[in-house]
Amino acid sequence: MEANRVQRLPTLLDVARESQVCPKTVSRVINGENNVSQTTATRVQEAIASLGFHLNDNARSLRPGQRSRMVGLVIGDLGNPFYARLASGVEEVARAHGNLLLMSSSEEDANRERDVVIALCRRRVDGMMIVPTGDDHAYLGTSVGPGTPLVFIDRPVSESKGDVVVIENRLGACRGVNSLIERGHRRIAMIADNPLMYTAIERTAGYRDALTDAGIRANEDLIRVGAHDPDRAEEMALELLDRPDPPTAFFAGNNRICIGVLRAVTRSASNCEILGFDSVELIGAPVVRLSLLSYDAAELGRQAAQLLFDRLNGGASVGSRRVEIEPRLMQYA
Amino acid sequence: MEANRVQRLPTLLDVARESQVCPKTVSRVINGENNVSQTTATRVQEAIASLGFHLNDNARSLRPGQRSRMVGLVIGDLGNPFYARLASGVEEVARAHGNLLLMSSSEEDANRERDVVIALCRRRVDGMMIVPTGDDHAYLGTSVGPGTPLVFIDRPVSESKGDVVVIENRLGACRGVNSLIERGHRRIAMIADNPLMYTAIERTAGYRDALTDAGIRANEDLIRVGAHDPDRAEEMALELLDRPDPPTAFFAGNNRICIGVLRAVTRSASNCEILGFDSVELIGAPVVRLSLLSYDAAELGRQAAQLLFDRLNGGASVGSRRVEIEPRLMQYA
DNA sequence: CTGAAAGCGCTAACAG
DNA sequence: CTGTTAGCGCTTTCAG
Repeated sequence: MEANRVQRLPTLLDVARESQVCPKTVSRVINGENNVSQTTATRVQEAIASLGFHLNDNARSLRPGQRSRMVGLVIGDLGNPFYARLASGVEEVARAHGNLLLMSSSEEDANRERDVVIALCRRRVDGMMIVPTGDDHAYLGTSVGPGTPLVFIDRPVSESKGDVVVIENRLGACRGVNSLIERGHRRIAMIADNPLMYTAIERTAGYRDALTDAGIRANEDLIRVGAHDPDRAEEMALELLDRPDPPTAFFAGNNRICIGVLRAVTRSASNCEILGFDSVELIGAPVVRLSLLSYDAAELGRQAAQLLFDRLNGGASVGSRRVEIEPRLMQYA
Repeated sequence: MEANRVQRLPTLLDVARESQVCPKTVSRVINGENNVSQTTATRVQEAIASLGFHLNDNARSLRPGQRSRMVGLVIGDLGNPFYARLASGVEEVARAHGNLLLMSSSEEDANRERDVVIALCRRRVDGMMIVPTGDDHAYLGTSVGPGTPLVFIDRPVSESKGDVVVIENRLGACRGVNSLIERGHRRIAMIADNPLMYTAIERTAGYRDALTDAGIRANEDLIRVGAHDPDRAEEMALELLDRPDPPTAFFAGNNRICIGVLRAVTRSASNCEILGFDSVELIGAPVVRLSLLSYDAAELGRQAAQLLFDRLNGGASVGSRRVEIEPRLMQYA
């Protein structure tokens, strides 16, 4: 008569039958409501244990007003250490709040991002953290429910309301380049990523700020954009080093670019100084003069998750908040 | 009269009302069943768009026989590059199968692992991949439903049935140590992690195999266990180097240990050769003679997810399967 | 302190 | 091709 019990997981009703009480009483015991007598509570607990019962959280969160206790995270790609550390920070805070993390990668593809966001909506996550890709985020307005808080990480999104956690790119870059200038550099090259990327734009602006502050006119020939990967960055750096009056220092716009520039400077046996912008700490001393605008990607994640849970637990009344994380300038050689 | 529509997300019933059809027809349209006329389908689509409706997957998966299209992953800690790469491989395959990844870290704590596994069960994940911690996994038998496939990664679990993906630790270690022997080494030290860890046990066994095969008697003084972190590994290596007859080569049992040994050998200006066991590829040439038993942690993740989806999609009839990933021996200097 | 009944959003089974 | 009915597992009224 119970032939299919093997496949079907025990339900709250099964527990109720087993312990001779009504379903609601079982529910009360599970949720620690105190209006249950000690004797019945014990009996229910025993039934739960003997049946190996676990509440079905999907069913529970069907009721209006119930949270799913899942938060969503959309990043570029877990294989990239930057995103991995970011996710690690998010996960740490989510865990501390008793939430599970529902995650997927956008692969830096705007369409994939949209699909993933919708999949998360369908799962009714309580909130979402997104490292946005592409420039059109209007879909968020129509796709994401108004009660679902959003936090954007590393890049702000203008079309949609949500909190934002970013690096202090412009000021950081300015300080770093300024320190190069203070050490006597005048011909400072900059190699940046995709010119449409928020971080690239801001860091380039900071570079220009520093030059302007020092009364140096920016030499457009020394600014190269579109370095997607280390190889391209290396080429660009070598090209600049081959010119009649090469730069005496490089500002590398991100970690991949920094690797390419390091290779170029090493290979050409130039004694150029390098300034990088990076989320990781190097191991050991490099062979060339190197300083780094260094920040912790995990901290980006932690702050983002913190903003999210603030909103979930506290008041949703406050307007959009923005956290900026200041990179530290570290001298390596 | 619709004052609370702002907060409540539109439901399938709302769409049905809006488009003047019955709920089931909306369901048909959404799920791409073909027995709907073009005209009604269009009308429904429009209603869906205008209401900004998204299916509630939690409600959907309540029906028996429906999967949740979520798979669970329990790892040690996303901040560790090994686990991050592993997770990246899992996520890649999960995504290809249209599944979301529900993830949490155990922090290598057996109690936390148990809590996380139960949380995933409550979410009714279709299957789970676990990097197991601790030695008692009996709880899996009673906590996880019989229909939920399990895959264990990096370390097998005897108490519970499930597929397994591991590195070919023993044979790999044997080959690596053998290559040291072929290059003339006789006094080869081994520094290993926690002596209860599966990988440490296997790799140490492989080390002994190689010595035995070559007719060398293992010198127990040259075997050190319990190196949890680079610092401890460095200490142990320095201690060995300070002895009257120091080793001529080190076998470092994992990546953290390898870092410590590298530091020790570099600091003591010894010309010891090092063999490491590692999941990452080094950048640039190291200063000491180094070879690596190298493997891709992402591949562990991919294989694990593949085994899981095989079971979810195909037959569950086959017995436990075991995949072993062979490390490649790479010579660096 | 405990129970009964209704319903959350969706889909399977069965009509029409 | 479309609609009706019932029920997935849980919790929230509201009664006892």
